[in-house]
Amino acid sequence: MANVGSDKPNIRQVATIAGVSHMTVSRVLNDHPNIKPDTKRRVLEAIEELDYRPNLVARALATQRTRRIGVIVESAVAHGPTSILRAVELSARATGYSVTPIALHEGDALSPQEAVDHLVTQGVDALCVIAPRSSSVAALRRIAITVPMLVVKADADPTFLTVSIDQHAGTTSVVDHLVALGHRDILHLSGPLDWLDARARERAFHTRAKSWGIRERPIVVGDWSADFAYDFAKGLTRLPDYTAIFAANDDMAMGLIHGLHDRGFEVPRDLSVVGFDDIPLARHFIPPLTTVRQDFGALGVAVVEMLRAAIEGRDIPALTRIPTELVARGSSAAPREVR
Amino acid sequence: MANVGSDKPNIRQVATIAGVSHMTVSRVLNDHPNIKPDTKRRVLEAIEELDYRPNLVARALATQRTRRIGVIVESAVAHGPTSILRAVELSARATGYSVTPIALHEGDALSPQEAVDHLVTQGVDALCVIAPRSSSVAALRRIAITVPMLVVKADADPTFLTVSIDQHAGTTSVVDHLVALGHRDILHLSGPLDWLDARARERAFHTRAKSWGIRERPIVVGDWSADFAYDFAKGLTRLPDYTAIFAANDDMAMGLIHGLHDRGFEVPRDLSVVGFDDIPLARHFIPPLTTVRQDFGALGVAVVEMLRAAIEGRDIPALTRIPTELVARGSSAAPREVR
DNA sequence: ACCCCGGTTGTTCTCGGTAACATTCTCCGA
DNA sequence: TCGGAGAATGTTACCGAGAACAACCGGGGT
Repeated sequence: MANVGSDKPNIRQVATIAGVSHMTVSRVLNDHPNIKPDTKRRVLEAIEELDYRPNLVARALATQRTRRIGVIVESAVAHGPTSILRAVELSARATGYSVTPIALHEGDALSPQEAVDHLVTQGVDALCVIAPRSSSVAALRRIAITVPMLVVKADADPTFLTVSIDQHAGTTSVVDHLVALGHRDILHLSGPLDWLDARARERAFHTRAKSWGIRERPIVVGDWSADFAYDFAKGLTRLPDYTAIFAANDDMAMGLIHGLHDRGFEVPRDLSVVGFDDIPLARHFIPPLTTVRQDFGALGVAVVEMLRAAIEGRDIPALTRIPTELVARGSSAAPREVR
Repeated sequence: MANVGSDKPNIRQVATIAGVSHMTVSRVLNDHPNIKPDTKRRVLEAIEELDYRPNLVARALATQRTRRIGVIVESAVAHGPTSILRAVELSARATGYSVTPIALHEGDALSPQEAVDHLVTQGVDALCVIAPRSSSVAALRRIAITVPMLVVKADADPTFLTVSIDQHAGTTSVVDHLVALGHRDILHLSGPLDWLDARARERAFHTRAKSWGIRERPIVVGDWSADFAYDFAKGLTRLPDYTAIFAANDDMAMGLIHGLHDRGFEVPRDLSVVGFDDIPLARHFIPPLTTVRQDFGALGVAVVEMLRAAIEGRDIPALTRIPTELVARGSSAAPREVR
């Protein structure tokens, strides 16, 4: 613990103090077998004495591994992507990896190609893409990439590793919930269909609605924003035929509730509203929002596990599908006809 | 653009193709003066031909500079810290830096000391701490650190570089707004006073309230969460003497509105509520929330600028104070006595 | 013609680790 | 007692860049 004033110690200084060669120190650091316990002890003492930390940059140069994962986040403002990024960071750190995020801002000049280039130039060992648009995925598909790439998306993909939130199950649970309450005519307010998550929720919605035999009704395509949903709800000329709206995220659900309120309709008396995400504020909407909770922590773990397997050449675990959970709150109730 | 099948090219391969030494290539890469235009052209052509990218890890080892900034984020769930992180990442990237974030989860075993250790071991050139608690700052103050460290906090600090959101001006504008509406008795629902931002807002609130000569009233200390504010509001036994509540963030403001609603009080008729942050959903609270907007983009730019100056040994710009803007919406109105 | 000087380019070393191969011990069986 | 296998450790090369210094080049002054 001394080493005041001197520069950062390196492996050879440690070796000198321990009276061994620097390779022996390296072996101790990397837990190689066949080190005499006594030698190992002396090395560890020298490390302690100098408060030595291995230089990860030098190690990265020698091993050609940075132990860093590049994460491309689209729409870094949204709750989901942000939570996923944090979960990935946490889980990466727990296994000795670190994370370099890069945000693809909407309307920004940065293309997926450039983002990948940037991160590969940084030397990341693997890439993780969160919440992408299908156009981005198409662009990524065309890039000849030298590192493992994982996309967090609903469906498996032959080109990439994938981990997915079970959008299908989540959406199904929403439809089932509404049908159980007595709804037979439901509007889906989707996200932009260019987004894979929006598309997955929309497809699952149709599938489940059809299997219940309820009215086929065109969806409304939103842009994830509360503003859009507000304008839509505010613009309703009369109480619609449908009795419930399933919004593809909580922001839009919030905008709906607000717009319906301003239009003079009350949720859930006149219309039920359900969201997707379970943002922390969902409980405190007026009324509290029925929504779907996703286990981002589990997702982060799965992402890192799969990427590590790919990086380290181990067997790659099968596609992981993260479960969801319906959280029923006050914004959904029996439809007006039924009561 | 050939180079199919071969490994990543290095600087010497470029040199060979260009018919020069690797140092000449290095000089071209780093824009050294005194390179013959013709030589430079040949080198650039070779770079193009091989699609060569410098290996940043090797460069970092040679220069002892990683061009990476470590960012420690407390409370990575909140809107503010998340936005700041993204702004810092964006601004860093624009100047050739990248970012390694690390989240200090509440109740997590990770101490500020360990976070710093982790990042320093990663080899970052500088550290940025976002939204810290005073206990964390105290801990950081005790750490002998070898890289520049910047803390995003309200007040200048002799130990660290600082960039700050002008909490004082923001809070003042809230008080002025409420006073202008006619309020003379305002409750402040603060964040945990261990948090510097909470403390700054609380102090500014008291100062401004006193300068207006309005009633001195004990504040209520919350925990940033909507849940806490909800419980507080729900637990009111009668309409209180104060006519407005200034919540230290939008989440708590939302919880207040919800709790007051469930308690049978209406905002802003019975009570005005003002928040702080201007989260995207603030517009869509019922009623829409009066709050304070902060320019996170400018903050990110200032952070990176200051850290680069410190890293590269340039003059360090003076303390930057990022302005705020009051956004008046429906949750604040004239008090009941006045109308 | 010689020297000097600055512009230009090359050689060698270094950064701090790991990989590959070499060497020295040690213990055991022939 | 010696050989040999495997354990333990050392030596050297290498990862891919930049820094420091050396060398070469051509033109102007004397």
